[in-house]
Amino acid sequence: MAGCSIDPLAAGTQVLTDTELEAIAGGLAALADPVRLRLFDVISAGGPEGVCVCDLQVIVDRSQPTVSHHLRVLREAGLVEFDKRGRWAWYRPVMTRLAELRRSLDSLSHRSSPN
Amino acid sequence: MAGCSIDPLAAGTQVLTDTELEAIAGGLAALADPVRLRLFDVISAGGPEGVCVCDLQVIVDRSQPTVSHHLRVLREAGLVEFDKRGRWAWYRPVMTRLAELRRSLDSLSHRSSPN
DNA sequence: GCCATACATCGATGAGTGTCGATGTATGGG
DNA sequence: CCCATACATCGACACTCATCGATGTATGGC
Repeated sequence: MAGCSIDPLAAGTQVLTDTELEAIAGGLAALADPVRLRLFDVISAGGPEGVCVCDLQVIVDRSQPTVSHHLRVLREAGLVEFDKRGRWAWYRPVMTRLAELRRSLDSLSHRSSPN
Repeated sequence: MAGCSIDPLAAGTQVLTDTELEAIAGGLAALADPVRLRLFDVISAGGPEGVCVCDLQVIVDRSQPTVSHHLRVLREAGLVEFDKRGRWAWYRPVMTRLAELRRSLDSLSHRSSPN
């Protein structure tokens, strides 16, 4: 094994650390679900004021506990925040976190090797 | 329900279609795994020449069938290509596909609402 | 206080997935 | 030919996760 290539990672381009890698994968996993992606899509379209949870259930066509579950995942991934206004909960996007994930994908493409 | 907000999606910013959404989520899911992210990381660092599979097994510290499985997922997501050279298989990244995913994340942030 | 509403949490369940050993297929060396 | 090597595929298993009904918690109307 490994007798074929000249030298693994010989090009010297630095790969990501295991910790970075786990963080990125975790963030991507939060968006790698159609329902959550739709939720974030709608929430981010709502702008900084946010979106009321009561509107989300019908949009994604899932039960109320399921919607609540997905919102929790998005929260724990740092992609959304929320606060309670009266009886309702309003969710808003955390765009800096999304930008962070986008930069993570950039770090996979911006390599030193010119081609 | 839905009695709280003025009008769901009133802002008028177009949300993604279900089909787009499934495609994006599928692509993200392919990278939302530490092992696959590491594999793509190494493969993309290898440049257009690619990387020999024989070197990948030791890097991700998984069995040979497991590595093969993850490479298949990356392949079916369109993120890598491969060809056989003698007894060895060389994988190379499909950067256009990665850029496509990055643009998908952009479409979640570039909203019309100024703030 | 009582009840309806909005949302979160819990528990159960079925589907999906990461993992590996065993096996299959192709290539190359002797 | 025969056998070792490189990789893919298969089958099985454990574990995660998406989903929902039931229940808990807080708020507001009356």
